[in-house]
Amino acid sequence: MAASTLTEVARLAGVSPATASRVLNGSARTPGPDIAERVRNAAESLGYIPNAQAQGLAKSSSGLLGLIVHDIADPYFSAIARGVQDAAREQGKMVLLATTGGTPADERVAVAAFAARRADSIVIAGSRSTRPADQDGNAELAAELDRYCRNGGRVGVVGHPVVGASASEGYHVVAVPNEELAAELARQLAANHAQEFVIVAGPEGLLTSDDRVRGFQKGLAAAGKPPAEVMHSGFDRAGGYEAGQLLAARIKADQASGAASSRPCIFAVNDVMAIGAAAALRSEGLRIPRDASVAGFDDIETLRDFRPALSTVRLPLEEIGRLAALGTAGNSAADVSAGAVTGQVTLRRSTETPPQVAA
Amino acid sequence: MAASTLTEVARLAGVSPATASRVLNGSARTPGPDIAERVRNAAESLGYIPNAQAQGLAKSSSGLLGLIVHDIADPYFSAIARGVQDAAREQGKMVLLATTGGTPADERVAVAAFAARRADSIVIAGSRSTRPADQDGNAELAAELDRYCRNGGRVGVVGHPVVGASASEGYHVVAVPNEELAAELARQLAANHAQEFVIVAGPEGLLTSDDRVRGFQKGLAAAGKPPAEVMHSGFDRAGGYEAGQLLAARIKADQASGAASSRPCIFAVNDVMAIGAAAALRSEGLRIPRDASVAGFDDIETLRDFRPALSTVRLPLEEIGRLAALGTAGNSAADVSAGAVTGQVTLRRSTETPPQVAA
DNA sequence: ATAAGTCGGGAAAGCGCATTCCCACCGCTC
DNA sequence: GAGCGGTGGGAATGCGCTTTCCCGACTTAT
Repeated sequence: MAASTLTEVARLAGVSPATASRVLNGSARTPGPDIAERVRNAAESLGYIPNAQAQGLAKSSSGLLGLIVHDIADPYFSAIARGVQDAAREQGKMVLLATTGGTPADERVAVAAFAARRADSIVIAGSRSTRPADQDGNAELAAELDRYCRNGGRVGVVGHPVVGASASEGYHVVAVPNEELAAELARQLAANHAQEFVIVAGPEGLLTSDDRVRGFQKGLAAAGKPPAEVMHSGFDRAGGYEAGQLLAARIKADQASGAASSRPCIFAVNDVMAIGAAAALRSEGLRIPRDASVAGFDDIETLRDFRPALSTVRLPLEEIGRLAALGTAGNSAADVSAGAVTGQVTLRRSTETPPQVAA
Repeated sequence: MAASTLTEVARLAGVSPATASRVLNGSARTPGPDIAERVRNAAESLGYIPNAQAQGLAKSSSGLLGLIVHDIADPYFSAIARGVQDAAREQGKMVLLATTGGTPADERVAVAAFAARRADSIVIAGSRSTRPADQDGNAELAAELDRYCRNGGRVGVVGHPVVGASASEGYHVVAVPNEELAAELARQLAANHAQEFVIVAGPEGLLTSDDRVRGFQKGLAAAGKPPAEVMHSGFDRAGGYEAGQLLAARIKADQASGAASSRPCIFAVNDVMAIGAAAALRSEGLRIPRDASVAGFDDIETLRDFRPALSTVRLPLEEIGRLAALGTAGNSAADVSAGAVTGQVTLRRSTETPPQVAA
């Protein structure tokens, strides 16, 4: 028993399909009240559900919004996803989800799939990469997106424009002031930390990571500090843990030798990495903030109960998702500027300097 | 400039649309190699992307899988979503996401929307509710789902069957042994805890919460303990926090009066609530496990670095999502049994009994 | 009262594709 | 060499809906 069709409803109501269509969906023309009533009753009794595919085909617009994330289980992305979902609901759209693991090649595939489904717009979250290995992938992704835009699609990007994308019509990027905020974080940390700074970064070439590293170094410089050492690792908890282990060994060695520069201030470029690093230190018997300061970035909600409370930079993730989705709605140039987002350096216990340990 | 169509490709290749269709999508009939080559080249040069809507219309199957969750930003759901997404990808489907906040009425709307999009299958995650207020919503949801199934849709549910759904064809529920696991947790905790037990539960009528409460009480009984007091609250961190505040006040009063039953063992029916409760205790100056034991349920990944490490029941969330999605794939009755899932009681520091505090 | 102007409804033409049916042509057998 | 099944390609139909166009009936102005 297949779902009933508009035609069936029309027949039961004794009207033409055209009329039925007009009353069941908002058309410019509104049939008479009595007819409308009849049609609505017929639809009701048949349990009529319009076929969105057919509707989409007919008016070439699908009511779909494609969302591309690296990993939906990552709290960073799921927070953004919530914002996107919210905005989509407001626009009466449904969201199509694609997770790609962050490789441009997979992202290209996802874009193509969205294009095939005639998604009205696409939101891409997740860091862009400039790694040489991703170069071809980036080019193809950019080409795919450009084509999508040329065909009338609108795309919203979180963070950086897609590498190599020509700034064609329909592009909207929600700028995240990673660099500025990282600099500000560095400045505030520098005020209380005499010891060396270490940056636990993601893979080189990951734009978000690179920006935060650069900003942090600038902030350090502005505060008259020497640049921090940068350790590259995975952009996730495991990466942070790995770096943390290295650091733990070093700290313990320093402590054993009574060297001056123990108790480093560690800046991990995102909260999840920071947690990983902290876990590594702890598993080596070190304590935070006694033996090291740790700061992250993002202010992931689920991690706010972490102890010691993590110093970080609050980013309005959900809002960012909203803006990215909203930016693809209608309008145009004007809202590009409105797409700016602000964060907030948030110092907590993990970077407190114990008075008794002061230099 | 609209996207190019199959017809255009066919014309450029000098063949009929039928032939073009046959080569570009796997048809039973395969055109000659030379022709296929021509068509493929034409498609390539035109940047042809098949219109999935039209394809869906023509073969009435959309390649869509609808996923319904309460809140995608909740780590519990995002973990499940990852599993679903994975399974969907394997099946060559895309996932449509809907978040409903858990109200049956909204879920009904989501199901209808999925039905309109002719999603091949629907996965519903998130606890069912039997609250009186949701009765009507449940009935409507069940009706909507039944209709969807009758029209050939397949639905996978994690946890409990939808309240009131007739077990029609195409239903698949992934059973989660909440009760058994909660009982086991209670047994294990009872072995080390002489003091009173308190259950921080979700709203009454939330099946998942109710099951875990019931199981825990049974486990307690099996261990010869009196039943635990049950506090109802929100099923989220805020709910846990709220209950935690009440408990903190009580514990402090007990401690002040030197009463015997201080240091309760608190079982929160999910990890997020447990974290909330723990945060509340801590904000009142109480320490875990010194002043109280706390256990949760789910073993949320992001929370594993929480200190003190949270005793909980590990649930293979991602696997659950996979199974739910896979269950809607093809096959039928046989895999219903295969849909069983096992969890693992995991005791950690948060429920350790300090020797020196022993009764 | 008649002409011009609405308004409400229906017929029909797509939207882009899959697929059934049909036909021309091939090599084959007897 | 004529009849045969088989094969590869095209014409046409339909999926369910929107939308333009058209037409009859009604209203209003002269």
